[in-house]
Amino acid sequence: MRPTKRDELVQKALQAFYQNGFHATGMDMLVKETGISKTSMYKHFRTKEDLILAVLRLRDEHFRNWLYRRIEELADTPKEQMVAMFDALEEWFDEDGYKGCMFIKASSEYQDSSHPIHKQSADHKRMLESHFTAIAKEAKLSNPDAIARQLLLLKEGAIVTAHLGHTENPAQDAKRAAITLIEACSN
Amino acid sequence: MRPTKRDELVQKALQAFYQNGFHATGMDMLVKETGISKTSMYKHFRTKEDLILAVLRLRDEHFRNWLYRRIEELADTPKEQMVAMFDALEEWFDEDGYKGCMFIKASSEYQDSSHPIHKQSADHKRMLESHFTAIAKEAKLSNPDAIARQLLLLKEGAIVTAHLGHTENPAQDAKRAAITLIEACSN
DNA sequence: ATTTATATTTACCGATCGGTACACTATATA
DNA sequence: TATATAGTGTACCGATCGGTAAATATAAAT
Repeated sequence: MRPTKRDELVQKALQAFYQNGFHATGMDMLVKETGISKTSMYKHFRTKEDLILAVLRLRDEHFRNWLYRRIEELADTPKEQMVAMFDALEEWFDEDGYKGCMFIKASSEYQDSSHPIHKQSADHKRMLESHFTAIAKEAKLSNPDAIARQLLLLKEGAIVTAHLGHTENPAQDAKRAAITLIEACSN
Repeated sequence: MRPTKRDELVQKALQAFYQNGFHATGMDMLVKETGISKTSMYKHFRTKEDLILAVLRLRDEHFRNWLYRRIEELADTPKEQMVAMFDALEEWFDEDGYKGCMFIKASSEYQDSSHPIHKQSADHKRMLESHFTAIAKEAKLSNPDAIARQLLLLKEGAIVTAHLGHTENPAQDAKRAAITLIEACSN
């Protein structure tokens, strides 16, 4: 299957939602920015919500692929890879147009935990957690679940702090904290 | 000056914005939920944005007052107080209707860093930072600025994680990490 | 008693919201 | 060549968006 207009729509909608927010981005704005007619959009997605869910699916795929690969490029051993996550994050924060985490944003606009958009955002975080728990196990750290959760707290904190922009280099702060935490459960 | 309708409006608007989000809460909904006429609202605030800024000012005052006081109630020494922050956070997360941090939400919906709402949200975080830096200095920790920033990363991470709801007890995870980090810069 | 500030109700504005109806066109495959 | 698939433009729907006009009521302060 070659790239369809549908894929193009989802990709461009991702940009628009990421830069402007979900409620603030209307379907008419999407028509303007994508050049795709509203009729076509509604042939592919029954509602705006369905489109957002597809956007989040794409974002999840792209982000996790990027992060997992980048970490492997930056470090060899599992223990070093957990630290390298924060170098990868710093690269992301430094990108033009960085506007925080799409899933945190989504859960900020669709707050009810029973809302499909909220649920799907939580799923994304869960997948990150299990991935880093696995790495922590490879690294033979004591209490791999706990250290993975702690590092991910630092990650989420760095993401929102980088977006708020009130400290200089949250990725490096998080990295130093991560090193201390990993040290503390290494034997 | 006694409590005016204006104060009542700001307080009820805070609830509505916190529970439903900023874009998702229209001025007409505010009329319904507060019983205050739209004309009165626009006598007090020129625009919705002005109202939001007033709401954020109130929220900043309430939240900081609550957190600072609660921490002092929970612990005596500066070092213990820094850890106690996470017990205070856990109480907050367990409240009915907990929906994350109002300022993270605000910056998620008004993403441009030059936007007044975004700026004011960053100011809130800055004030927290200087407060906890001062406590870290009192505690005679080496590198008090760094440890304060690290603990606040854990705090922000716990806040969004508690809202996403994908882990069991992020406040306790953050607390354990905080203890390790504080230990590491105590001599 | 009169002013002033604060509040009210009702109705309205143009713009935009998410979503649809309808008629039409290009393309690829069977 | 027939037929489905994917796409188009335009016009429209009722509802809601943020915000305003005008006329009026209330009550405390001068």
